[in-house]
Parts: sequence; structure tokens; C-alpha cells
Amino acid sequence: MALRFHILPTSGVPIYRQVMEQVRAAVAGGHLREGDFLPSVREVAAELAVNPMTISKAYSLLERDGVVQMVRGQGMRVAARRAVGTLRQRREALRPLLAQVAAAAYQLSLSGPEVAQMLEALMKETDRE
Amino acid sequence: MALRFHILPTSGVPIYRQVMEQVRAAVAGGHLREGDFLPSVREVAAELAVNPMTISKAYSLLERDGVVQMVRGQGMRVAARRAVGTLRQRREALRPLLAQVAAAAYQLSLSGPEVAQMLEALMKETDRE
DNA sequence: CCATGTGTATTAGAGTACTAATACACTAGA
DNA sequence: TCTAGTGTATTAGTACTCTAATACACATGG
Repeated sequence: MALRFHILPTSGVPIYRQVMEQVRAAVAGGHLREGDFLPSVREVAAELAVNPMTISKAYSLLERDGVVQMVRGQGMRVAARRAVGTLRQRREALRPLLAQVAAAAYQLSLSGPEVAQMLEALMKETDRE
Repeated sequence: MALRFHILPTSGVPIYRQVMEQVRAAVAGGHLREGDFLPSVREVAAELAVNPMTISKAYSLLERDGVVQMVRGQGMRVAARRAVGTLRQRREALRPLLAQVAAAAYQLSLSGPEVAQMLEALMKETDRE
């Protein structure tokens, strides 16, 4: 069951970013595992009626971020996840995003424990090793 | 002790967005409370050596989002927080952001409980009613 | 009233982001 | 070898984003 992309042309989010998000989510959610190949650039481009370069951009950025690796002649393969930096550094890297969540949660009148629980539930599916 | 802005010209994040973030954080963090006034557009613009319209844009968007209210002749006042929509809708509104956190956390090899705890700690300061 | 303080509508311009068209380098497999 | 499959460098054009300059409407308070 190959990864299937869907884009919302109305969302205002660039196509290549929507693709990146979906790959990241699939990897984090375990639907794509280390060694699995992403659908080819041309395949996705055809399916979404979009230029191949747009998909290539998404894939290249994912490679830069260490999510996938290019294998010449074969395609993009999900890379082994490996923690980079100290625990402290990695936590620090996540902080700006968490600050954003905190601010949004406040505005939505959602409490800390409530949001923490939502997040944990969301990540539980992911918590295969 | 008036809110003091600081922008990082190197960050790539637009000035008006940096200002918005800092206001949101100050409100969520309790450093600005309902009824408090933001520093005036011209004041901030002078401090940051930036055009007043840039700050005005930040303030207007914050008003659109219900964070502040304009009081003619006086300035921008922190609005009363009021939950809009059902609990279910508000939780749903937060989900895309949490999904982003989950994906980032996975890539950083940070566990669900670990991240949930970080977030809750971050929001605790905020949890004055 | 009027000086001084709010925020902002409008216009403009520079820069960037996004997508596409085209052509290319490389690999796998028959 | 050669066909068909990978991803991508380059170029280009459109759209949009961001910031600034200017001038304006309105409110406050002496």
C-alpha cells in the first residue's frame, strides 16, 4: 500500500510543503519505515497534476533534513533515524514549536494537561521504538 | 515594565511575525493581561528602527485574531480571552500544530511522554486561570 | 481649538517564493 | 547496449510577501 498524497489547492500552503508534511507524518506514524521507498517524483507529479520539479524540491529538502536518502537510479529511501546532538540540544530545538503550541492553546482556552494528553495520545501510535 | 521587543534580522522570519509571536507569548505567559496596552506603533517602530506600518500590520493581525482590541486614540488593548467554538472544535483547531510537533519529536528521537512533559511544564507558568 | 497622540489606507518598489519547461546525468535490467 | 526508469540543474516567469513613504481620520487633553 503505497503512500498516497493529497493536496488542498485552496489551503495556501505550497504544494512541496504539503508533500513534505505528509511524508514526515507517514514516517513518524510508522506507515513508512526505514528502507521503504517513496513513490517516484514523476509518479507523484502525475498523480497530483504538478511539475516533477515541485516534488523533487520536497524530496530534496527531506533529504537535507535527514528524513530520506537518495539512491541513484532507484529513488528516495526512508533513512535510519538517528538522533543528532545532545539530549539538551534536541529538546532546545523543539522549544520554539512548543512555545507556539502553548500560545495557541492559551488562546483556545485549552489547559496544559489537556493539551499534553492530546499530544501524548497522538504520539503513542508512533511509539514503536 | 513595558513589553520590550527584540527582533533577529538574521532569522528570516518577517518582522511583523516576530512581533506577533512576542505579543502572543507575553499574553499567554501572563506578562500582559487583559486591559493592558501594547506599546504604541510608533514607539515600537522607533525602538526597532522600522516603519510604523510594519508594526501596525502585526497589531492589526493580532486584532483580527482576537488577541487585542483597538481603542481609538489610545492604542491596542489586550482583549478578554474567550473560547470560541465547542471544545471539540477547539481541540481540532490545535491538531495540525500538534501533528507537526509529533513529527518533529520523532525525528529528534524524543519520546511522547518526554515531550508532553516539556509542553506541560512550559504551559504551567501560563496556567493562571 | 489645536497640538499631540493614537492606528491605518494607499501606493510603490524590491525581493523572494513558487511552479513550470527543458534538458541532462545516472542506474537497473533485459 | 539500450530502453526505461531514477532525481535534478538551469532558466524563467508569475505571483506574492514584506517593508517603506506619505497622508489621513480620529481621540485626548490642555
